[in-house]
Amino acid sequence: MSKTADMPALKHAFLERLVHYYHFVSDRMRDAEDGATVTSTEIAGLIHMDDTLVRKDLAAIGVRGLPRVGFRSAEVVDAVRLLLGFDQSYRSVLVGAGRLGGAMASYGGFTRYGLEIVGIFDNDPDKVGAFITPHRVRPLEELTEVVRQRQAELAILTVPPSAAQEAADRVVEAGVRAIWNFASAIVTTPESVFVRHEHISVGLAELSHHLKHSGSVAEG
Amino acid sequence: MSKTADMPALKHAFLERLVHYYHFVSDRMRDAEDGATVTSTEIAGLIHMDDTLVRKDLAAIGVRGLPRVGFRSAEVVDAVRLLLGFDQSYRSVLVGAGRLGGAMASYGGFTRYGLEIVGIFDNDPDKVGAFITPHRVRPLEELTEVVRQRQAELAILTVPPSAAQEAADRVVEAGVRAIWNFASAIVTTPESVFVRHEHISVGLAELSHHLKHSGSVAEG
DNA sequence: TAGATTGTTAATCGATTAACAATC
DNA sequence: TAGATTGTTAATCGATTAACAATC
Repeated sequence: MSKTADMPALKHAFLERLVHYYHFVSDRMRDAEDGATVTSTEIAGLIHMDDTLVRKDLAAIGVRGLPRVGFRSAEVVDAVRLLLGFDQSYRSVLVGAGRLGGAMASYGGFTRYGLEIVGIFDNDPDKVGAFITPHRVRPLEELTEVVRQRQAELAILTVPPSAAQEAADRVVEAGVRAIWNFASAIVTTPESVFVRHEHISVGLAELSHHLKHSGSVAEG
Repeated sequence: MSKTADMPALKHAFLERLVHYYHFVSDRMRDAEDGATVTSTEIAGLIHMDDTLVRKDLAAIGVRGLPRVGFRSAEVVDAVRLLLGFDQSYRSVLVGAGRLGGAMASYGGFTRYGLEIVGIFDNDPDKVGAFITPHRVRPLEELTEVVRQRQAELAILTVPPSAAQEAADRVVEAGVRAIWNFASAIVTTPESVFVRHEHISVGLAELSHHLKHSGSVAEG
C-alpha cells in the first residue's frame, strides 16, 4: 500500500541489499530470455540470507511475485532502478584532479547508474588545463558557473583531507544538493545538503580485524 | 568480562562506529595534552547518536571510563587500534595497475592502518615494467613468488570486472587469506578466504536515491 | 558535598526469521 | 491435481534507547 509515500532515509542495509539484488538479477538476465524469472531462494543464495527477507524487500518496493514461478527478472530490475534513481541522469562535478579523481573521471561504469560528470576542477595550476579523457581540468573559479549552467546536483570530492572542507563549502555555495566525499576527512555542511562519506578505512578495518583475529580461531 | 574471547564476525555497523570514534578521538588528540579525555556525549555528538551506545561500545572493547571525567583519549584510540588490527603490519599485493590501482598504490594513507603494499601486478604487457611510485609493475606470473617470499596476507583487486574471478583464483592459490575487491564483480572463493567487496554502487545508490526522492519532501 | 559522568539493567524498538495459508 | 513458491502474520532475536544507581 505505502508506495513511495513519504520515504524517509532508507536504512543503509536495505539499500545495500537492493543493490545486490539489482546486480545479481541484471547479470543473470544477460544470458536469459525475455520473460525470465528468478525466485527469492535463488536471490537469497547469493548472499547467504533468508529468502523471506528477499520477498519482504521486493514487496516493499512494490514487486509482486508469481506463486510457483518466482519474480519477473525485468520487473525486479526496473523497480530497483526506479527506487534508487538509476533511471534518471544526474549531473555532477568532480573536485580534485589527482590520481583518484582521474580514475573516477575516466571510469565509464557510472553511466549505468545515471551519473554523468560534467566538469573537473582543481586549484593546482599544474593540473588545470590537463585533459582527463573527455574533460579539460578547470580552475576552481569556474565551478559555480558550471554548476549553474549544467545544473549539476552532485559534487564528487577527491581532494586531500586538508582541502576537503573548503571544497565542500565551495560546492555547497555553488548549489549542489549532495556530496560524495572521498576525502578522508569529515566535512560539515548545511542540513539541506546530503553527504555520503566514502571512508576507505571502514573496509580496511574489517579486513584488518579479520586478519588479526582469524589466525587460530575455528570457523563456526 | 568476555574480553576477546571467541570474537565472531563483528557486525559491520559496530566496526563502522569504532572507526568513527577512532578518527574523531585521534583527530582531537592532535592539538591536546597528553592526559586528554573525551566524554561519551562528545563522541556521540559527532554522528548524532545516543551517548549510551558509545559507552556500550567502549565497554565492549574493554575501555573503562572515569565518572565525572570521561574516557582517556589515548586509551580509546589504542583499544580501537588493537581491536581493528591497525597496530599490526599487513603485507598486501595489488592486482590491476590501471588508474584505480595506481591511485591506491600511491596513496600514502594506508600505512596509518598498517597496510603495506609489497607488489603490483598486471597481465597487460604494456603496463608491466612501468613504475608506480616505489614499485615496478610485475607480470602476474611473479605473483605467487612474491606472496610467498613477502608473506603477503591480503590482495587488493583493482582489475576490470571480467578479470576479477581469475585474479581472485590466482591470489587465493598464491596463498593470501583475504581479498579487498574493488572490481565491480562478485568473486567466489574458498570459505577460508575472507572477501570484502567494495561496491561503489552502494554509495551511489544512496546518493541517487536521495537526489531523486528529496525534491519536495520536508525534512523531518 | 554537589554535580557530572560512567556503567548497567530494563524497556523499547525494529529487523529478521519461522510458520503456514494462499495461489497458480 | 500435486507441488512449488509467494505473501503475510506471528515469534524471535538483537540492537538501541531510557532510566537510574554507582562513582569519583
